Amino acid sequence: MSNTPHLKPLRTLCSSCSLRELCLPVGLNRDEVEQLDAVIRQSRVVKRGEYLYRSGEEFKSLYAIRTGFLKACVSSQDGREQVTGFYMSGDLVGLDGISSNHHGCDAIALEDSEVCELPFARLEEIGRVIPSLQTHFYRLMSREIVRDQGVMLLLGNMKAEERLAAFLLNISQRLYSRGFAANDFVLRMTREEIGSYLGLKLETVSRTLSKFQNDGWIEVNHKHIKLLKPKELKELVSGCAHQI
Amino acid sequence: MSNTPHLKPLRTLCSSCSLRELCLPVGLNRDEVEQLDAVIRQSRVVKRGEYLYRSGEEFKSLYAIRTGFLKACVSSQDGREQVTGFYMSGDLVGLDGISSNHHGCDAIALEDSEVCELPFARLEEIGRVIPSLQTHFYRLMSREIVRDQGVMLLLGNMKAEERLAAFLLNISQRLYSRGFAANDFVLRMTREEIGSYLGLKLETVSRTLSKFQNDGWIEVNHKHIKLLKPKELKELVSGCAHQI
DNA sequence: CGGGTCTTTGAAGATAGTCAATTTAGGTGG
DNA sequence: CCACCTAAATTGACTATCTTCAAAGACCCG
Repeated sequence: MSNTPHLKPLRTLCSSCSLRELCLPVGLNRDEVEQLDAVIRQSRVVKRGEYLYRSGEEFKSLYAIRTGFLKACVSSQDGREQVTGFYMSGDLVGLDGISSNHHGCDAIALEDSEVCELPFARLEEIGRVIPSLQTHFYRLMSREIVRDQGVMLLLGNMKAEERLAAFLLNISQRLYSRGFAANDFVLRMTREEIGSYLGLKLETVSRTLSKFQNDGWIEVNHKHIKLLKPKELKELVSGCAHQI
Repeated sequence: MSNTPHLKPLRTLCSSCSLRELCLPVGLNRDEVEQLDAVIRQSRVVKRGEYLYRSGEEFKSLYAIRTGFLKACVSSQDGREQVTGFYMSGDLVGLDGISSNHHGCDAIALEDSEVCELPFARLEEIGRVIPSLQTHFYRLMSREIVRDQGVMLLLGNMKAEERLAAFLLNISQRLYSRGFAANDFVLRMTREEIGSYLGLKLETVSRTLSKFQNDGWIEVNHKHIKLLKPKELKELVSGCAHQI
């Protein structure tokens, strides 16, 4: 789509990235961000449907998402698939690969995406030199653990309607914090992928969305969702200690 | 129970700890373990039913479990409780607190336990000095993420029997790797706590255990469990990519 | 514009949850 | 050390929720 030809592949820099306040550079000063710039190997484009990495592949790098939307999923031998997360700009993916030096899940683009490759070994090195980066990185890993615990609460305790309400609010809040409209957005994933993430069948997801629409809480136009009564959705999930 | 009076509280050292090969010191040389020893503030006893920490409390330390058994759980405002994990000797708890400087869940002893307190700030410091400790620590955090993903797969995709089989095998394997019998053990948690962890009601847990017993796969005597046909249990959960 | 994917909706069926009654175990205190 | 008492576990009957199976309709990309 771009009309701007360029001779070299575009070099992406944290220091000039609009995601500075969301992504890894949070809390770093100018010098530190420049050191971080030196770590980024390159930015990489992943087309819709393509794998960023596959389960079992050797783990070398984390990826910071610049633009686009990805899902992570673990697949079982007999074909069952569990979506473990959806990731958007500013999110960091691949943290599960550190433990065994092999990726533990697949990462698949749900729309054309661009990611920054961060070789983990280099990240470790500069973490030792920039304590604030290291601290921030520990926090990011811990945040992933907290997020997963929230999903466990959702999967273990909540009914279909509560799960879907929590899901919609979570997407809404994340888009909002990235400067998009909170109550009017387009889902990038299928009903089946939502269902997999929420531990529901796609028919249940569809039915529940229809019910919310009939109640006047949301407006559904295929993947285009409008939250008409976010407050009611929040009340539905309230009682759950953590949002996902 | 101890007949050995001592004037000072017992100082516990990694270098003389029988859990060296399971716990944080994995892969460290003698010098490095001694540096780690200097970090441990003290060992602390948590009686059955007591809290090691509570959700919302300020996060200062991680805890390595020396002896005993704990559960971690997130509680919701309306009283719903989700057990997010069971922890035994050599396990590290509290990782979820790093992200916000506040503990995100409760940690409660299911039997009298002894833990080593590891002030996180000091752990960060020596991580910068001992790269292998830092790498190992990243791995531990990542392992927690992988574990949580396994639980998500379990909660999202598996039926009651599969969940319980996976649970029994997980406990079995973890006890085995600590030198205990794999097929003959005592559960430290109630049916309700198992159910909370697995996203099932306690009655379902009880019924499913009874069914396994009727099938001759296990022998149940209250909390005492014998696995008679672990192979059949494994076949039941096979197809799931990751054990929890 | 057309084929395949995605979605919606209905009806029937299965799994797990709820409610309830009984039994058992294990800790506490005398 | 024993007896009591409370908490935990088992089991049954019924119900709710979600899944499964099925068919039809809508969209979107090439």
